[in-house]
Amino acid sequence: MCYCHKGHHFHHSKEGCPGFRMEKFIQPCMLLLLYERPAHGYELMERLAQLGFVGHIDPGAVYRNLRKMEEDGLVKSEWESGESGPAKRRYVLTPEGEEAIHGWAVHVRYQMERLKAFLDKYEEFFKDGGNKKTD
Amino acid sequence: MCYCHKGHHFHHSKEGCPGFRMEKFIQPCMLLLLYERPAHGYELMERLAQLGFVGHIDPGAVYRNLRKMEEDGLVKSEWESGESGPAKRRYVLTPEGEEAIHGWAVHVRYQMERLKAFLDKYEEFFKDGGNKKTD
DNA sequence: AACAGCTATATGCATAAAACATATAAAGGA
DNA sequence: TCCTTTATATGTTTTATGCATATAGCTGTT
Repeated sequence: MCYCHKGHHFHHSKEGCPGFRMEKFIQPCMLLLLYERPAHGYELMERLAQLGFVGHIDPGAVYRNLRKMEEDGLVKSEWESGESGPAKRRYVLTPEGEEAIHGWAVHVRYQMERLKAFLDKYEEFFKDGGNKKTD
Repeated sequence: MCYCHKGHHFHHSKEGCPGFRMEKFIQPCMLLLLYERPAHGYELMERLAQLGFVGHIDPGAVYRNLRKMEEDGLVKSEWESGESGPAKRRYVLTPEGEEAIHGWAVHVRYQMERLKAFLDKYEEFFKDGGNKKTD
């Protein structure tokens, strides 16, 4: 489902309907998942569903952001081969990465307050139990 | 203050430190302010402070987004001259614009849930009263 | 009159991010 | 062999953002 502001119902990532962009949000999410336990990109892609990345994960975004975060020293990786399936690049969090999570948490709380300020004002203007569908 | 994930303390919009980008969020915010009452860009720029746009509002973003929303039929404008000061372009919300607000509200609630999912997981891992500064 | 400062709108440009498509390749099963 | 799944990676195009700058009328001051 597309949760954009236009009230569409088609699958996300089709027909170009971005709300405000939060895809960089994938970074703190992956860091948190890596804090939980080391993983490779493909696995993260699946576990991101826990954090609301449902139905529209771009592998490009996952892998590119992992490489970017490795460049920034937030994660490090090594090839893991020999088992079943193709070789995987196993990522682990660095101490810098763990620090970054705390920084992101502050940032995320701040942004949440902004969203809340919007919704508070919205509900003040359109109060009908907080759901516009009462009529 | 910069609320980015890197823990900086300098003034925002300096040294390039974006968290995830939410500047398009200015659109629903301006629509809501215009629902409250018609206004021109400069006034909106000031009233945006109510919604957490503090200290770092780019006039370019304001005017560009207003024109964009007019293109999209969400607002309409007319020149208002004759009073004191230079001519102003007075924006009013259209019915489509009001509809868009409701769409945005749904979208914003959804994004808030995503942020909350992140923070819940974060606090589950780093529980110390919700504040990392207890040590 | 000259000038600075404020109000007000607008545009240009360089870079960053996002959307989307596609390439590569190993392994497993039919 | 061929298709599917797992797994990683890159390229291209469009859109968004950050930042600087242009324009212009009005106000108050000297």
